[in-house]
Amino acid sequence: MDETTATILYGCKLAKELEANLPNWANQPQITLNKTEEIVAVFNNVKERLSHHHHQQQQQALEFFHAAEMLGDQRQATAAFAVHGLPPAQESDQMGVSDSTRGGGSSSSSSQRQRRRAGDTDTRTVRVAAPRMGNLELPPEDGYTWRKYGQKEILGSRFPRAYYRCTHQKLYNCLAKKQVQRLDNDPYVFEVTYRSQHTCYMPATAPTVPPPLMEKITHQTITILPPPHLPLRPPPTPASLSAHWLTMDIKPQGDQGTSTIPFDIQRDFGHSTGGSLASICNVMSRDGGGAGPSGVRYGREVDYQLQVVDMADAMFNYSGSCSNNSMDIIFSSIDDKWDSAEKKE
DNA sequence: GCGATTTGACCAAA
DNA sequence: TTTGGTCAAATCGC
Repeated sequence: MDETTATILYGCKLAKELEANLPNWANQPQITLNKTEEIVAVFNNVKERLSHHHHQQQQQALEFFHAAEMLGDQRQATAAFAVHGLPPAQESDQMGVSDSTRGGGSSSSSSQRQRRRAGDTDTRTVRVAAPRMGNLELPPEDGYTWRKYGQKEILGSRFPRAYYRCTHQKLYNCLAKKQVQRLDNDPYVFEVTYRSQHTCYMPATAPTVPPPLMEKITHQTITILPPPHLPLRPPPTPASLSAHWLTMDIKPQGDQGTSTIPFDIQRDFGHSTGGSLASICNVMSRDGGGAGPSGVRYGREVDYQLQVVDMADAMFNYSGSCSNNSMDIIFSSIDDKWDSAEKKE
């Protein structure tokens, strides 16, 4: 992949060169055309390399899943998807259902069987990707208001499990509860187990949009993961795409302080390669951006509309991806660049 | 002052 | 007996 990175940087160099010489080549369209074609060829090459690498990682995840499955380790098998991602068809077929009422196939990340209190009948488990920026300790938002009533270290888990009940438990006798736990092998993923239905869904207290889609799903485990290097940014406007993208300098990792490459890969490529609106909305809401109806959760404003879009988009639009590839190295540095650029605005 | 969070203690399922 | 789930007093923050 170092070679891929080098190719990207070379493409950036060519682009910078083109930009610098645009005034000189204004009357020489043939030269401009040649240079443009060269740049396109370089990035097409990068695209092919990356899609090949992506395919390899998906194969690895599939093989890992089968190996774990043969050993009877459902948790490890499931983790394979959290770490590597899989095509949606395989994902839904092979790990979409985790019936918590069976007991043995616990959705818990703990190796212990999940205990259930008497009367626990309606449980749903959802995996939700945490934002890769900001406070990781915050549980994923789902449009309801929850009150934390406990937290416990779970045997075999690196992270404690948090217990929440509906804020309106007393007022409306709402018995809804949820447990939130980060996965051992992927701290960026929360496993959220919901118990009982909300009975507090009334105009006075309810979110301004219907309950999240997951409320309709019972006894199932759903994995909601964003592409690992997706653009955690608002989608670029046509204007922003056409203007200044060449002049934004980035510093390739491992080569700090030397040459700067004038290219915003994430903004111009990331969103067009399967970027998820979900994560965009996720960040927008956490950053306080975006508009629309809001509610209050733990004293903070929550944009329910974005939350629902978030969930729906993650469930139905995301086509699976890989993680931990070397593109992260590239994008992480660009993330910083983008952040600082946004702050200046 | 009120509501939310934290955390040690207790209950109960496996 | 172990350990997940819940309670409730103390604490915190608005």
